[in-house]
Order: sequence, then C-alpha cells, then structure tokens
Amino acid sequence: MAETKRAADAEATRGQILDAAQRLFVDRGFAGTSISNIARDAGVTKSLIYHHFATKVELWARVKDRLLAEYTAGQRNILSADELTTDLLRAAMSAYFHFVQHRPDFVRLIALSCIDEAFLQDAEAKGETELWANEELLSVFVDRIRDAQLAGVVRSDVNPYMVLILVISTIQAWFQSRPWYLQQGRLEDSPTTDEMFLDTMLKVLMDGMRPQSIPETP
Amino acid sequence: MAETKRAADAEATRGQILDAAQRLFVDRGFAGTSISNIARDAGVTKSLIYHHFATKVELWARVKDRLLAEYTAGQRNILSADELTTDLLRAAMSAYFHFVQHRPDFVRLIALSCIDEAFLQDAEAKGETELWANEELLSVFVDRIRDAQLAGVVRSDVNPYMVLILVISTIQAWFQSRPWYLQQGRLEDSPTTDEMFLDTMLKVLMDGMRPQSIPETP
DNA sequence: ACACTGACTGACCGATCGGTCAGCGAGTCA
DNA sequence: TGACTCGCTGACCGATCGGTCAGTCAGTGT
Repeated sequence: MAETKRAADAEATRGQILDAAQRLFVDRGFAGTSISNIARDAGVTKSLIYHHFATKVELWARVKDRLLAEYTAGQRNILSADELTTDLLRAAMSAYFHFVQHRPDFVRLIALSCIDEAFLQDAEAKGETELWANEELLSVFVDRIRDAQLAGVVRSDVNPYMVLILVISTIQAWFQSRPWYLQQGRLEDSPTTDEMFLDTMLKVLMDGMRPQSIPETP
Repeated sequence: MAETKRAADAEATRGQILDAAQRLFVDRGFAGTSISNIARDAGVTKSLIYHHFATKVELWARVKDRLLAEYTAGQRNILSADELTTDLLRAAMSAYFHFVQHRPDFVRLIALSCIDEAFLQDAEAKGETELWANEELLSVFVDRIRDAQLAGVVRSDVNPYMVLILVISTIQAWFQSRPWYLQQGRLEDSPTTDEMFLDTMLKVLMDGMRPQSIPETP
C-alpha cells in the first residue's frame, strides 16, 4: 500500500467518471452528451474530467475500450474448443443471444459505432479506437463454421463469413429494434418475448443452415 | 396559377431546407446537426428555417414524415395480392432487400429512430411523429404469413410476427452494419457483396421457414 | 392604386458548448 | 520536517447552440 492510497482514490474517481460517461454516451450518443452532463452525473467537476481525459473524444474512446474488452472476453468464452456439432452450434447461438441480452450497453455501442461513421473515422485516424471484435476473433468463428461445413454439419453452398454475419446481425438487430416493437404495442416487455424470438430464430436458422437433402445446388 | 407564383417559390424553398436537413440529420444524427449547418447547406438564412418550421424538433419530424411516406408506399408495393407461395415469398424478400439497398437513408432513419429513444419519447408525447410502418401495414404482412402457414407454405411451429421481425431486421441489420464489415477489410464495397449476403440469407431463411418433414414439434 | 399578406433578412438573446489555467491543499518521499 | 507531487477546484474563455424579433419588400387580391 506504499504509493497506493492516493492512486487508488484517483483510480476510483476515474472509474466514476467512466461509469457516468458510459451511461450517458450509450443512452444519448456522443453528440447528445455534454461534459457538463457527465460531470453532474458523476458528481465531480468538469475540470476534473479534463484532468483525467484530454478531450471528449478520448473519454468516449476509453468508454468504448472498456466495453469492448468485456465484449470480446465474453465472446471468446462462448465457442467451446470442441469440434462443432449441430448441438454445439445451437448452444453457441443461444449462448451469444443470452450474453447480448444481459448487456444492453453492447447493443447500443455497436449500433452507435455503425451510425457515427463520420466521428469514427476521425477517431480512427488518430489511432485511438481499436474496433470491437478484432479480426482475429472473427477469423476463429469463420474457421469453425468452415470446419462444420466440411464435417457436413452446415450446408456448404453458402459463404461461411456471410453465415456468421447473418447470425450475429440477426441477434444484434433483435435487441436493437426490440424497444421499437414494444412501443408498437404488439409485444410485451418480458423475458418470454426474448425467448419467443430466440425460439423462432433457432428453428429457422438451424434448419436453414443444415445441409439440404433435396436440391442442394452448389 | 392564380395564387401560385409566391406559394410555389416558398414550397421550393421549403423543399431545399428539408433536403439539406435530411442529408445532415441522417448523416450525423439529430444532436450532431445544428440549424446553422442546415442553413449553410441549404443556402438560406437560419431565420428562414424558423420561418418555415417552428423548432428543430419539428423540422426533424417533417424530414421523418417525408422519408416514412416514401418507405411505406414502397413497402406496400412489394407484397402482391396473390396468395403466398414459396416463390412469391422468396420474391418478396428479395424485393424488399433491393428496395432497402437503394434507399440508404431509410436504413439510417430506422437505426436513428431505434437509438434516439429519449428524444423520440419527447416528440411522441407532443404527437408530432407518427412512427414508420404503421401498425396496419405490419398487420397485413403478419396475416399473409399466417395464411401461408395454414396453406403449408411456411412452417407452423413459429410465431408469424416473429418471422416477420426476423426477416425485416435481418435485412435492416445487414445494410446497417455493412459499412463496418467493409471497414474491417474482409469485404469489398460492391453490389456483388450485397448479392452474396442475399444469396446466403435466402437459402438459409427459405429452407428454414418451410415445414420440416422430420421432427416438427409444435 | 392601394392595403395587405407573407416570404425573407440580419441583428441579437441567454444558455451552453468544449476546453484552459492558475492555484489550493492533502498525501508522499527524502 | 520540508520539498514536492498530483488530484482537484472555480473562475473564465471564445464559439456556437436553439431561438426571437422588428423590419424590408416583392407579389397578390380588390
């Protein structure tokens, strides 16, 4: 605890700021959130934020870093080391679904990243953000799908990368547009609604992904 | 052309403003766009914008109205009056895909609407925005799917509304995250990339949606 | 010919934006 | 104990925000 006391306090404060920033950025977007808002929400002064983070852009980048780290770590745990069987594939899709289900901030982050391309390019040019789900992780998933195709678990007349995109974006899209469908009054805000969509998705995607005995035109 | 000359000019100016506003709002979001930006882009004064539109929120609402009208009109043309067959279902999905493909603003609008829930609630409370794809249109689609289930064209062990959501949000998600995947360097920005995804999507969804002969647990 | 509407302008408003800076004062190191 | 570090504050900056308002003037109805 030699040089700790002060540094630990500072780190805690930094955490408070990041927490508040994440809450607001994720809720209202980058442009819709001001440093003053964050300061008020975190219970600190505006100057203190600038003491810990150089600019608003950098603060947003650090928030994204934190979320990303959690996201990729979680994703990495989803796919087991075993060779993909149909059951494992279903389990992985289900696991990813529930993983995202309990991390609403991820959904917002990814959606915001897709939207704020102008700002993203700036940040990227400054080398501040390393985008989520780095290429290496994507490669792992694509390779697993390709193996599954060779093993006859997944139909081989489709591009494995496209299959991955199909699965990931379907789940992302559901949680992103869920609030809107709720607001339409056709759905109720309940975990069983999520399960109903998962059920539909699993049935359609799993049956649609397995090799088709009848025509199969490669 | 009695009372026309002046009114026509004014209407043209209004159109210029709406065009510029749509360009900027869709590109940078509501909070990221200022009235001054729009004025400069439209080549008019800021005051003139306030002469035609009461507030920034109302301007955004009118932009959405215009886009929405085009969107629902286009959507209505997609589903033919005939009873759904497998071929018609595939054709409708393909048509919707290409419809969205050529209207990037729709993708952004819907994404932004899902994101800006805080702002959306305010606007909704003021009764200014009537959300896109009104319920009636959704009902038509759901009914068609339910009919297709009864006719044995679509598997009957899934919720028809969930199937609709699955299809719509998959297409929406593709065009929304497409720029991101491009940026990852794994895809090239070409129409054939879109076609490749459409091919994968059609194969998986169509085969996954048709009645499954083997287990079928309702 | 004339009163009048309404499209349009420019100067201006208070509030807030992102960001700076000199300095305070408790905690750390020698 | 004294020098020094550094987390932290409050006053302040110019720019821009959304929005207002008095006024100009071309086009219109009578």
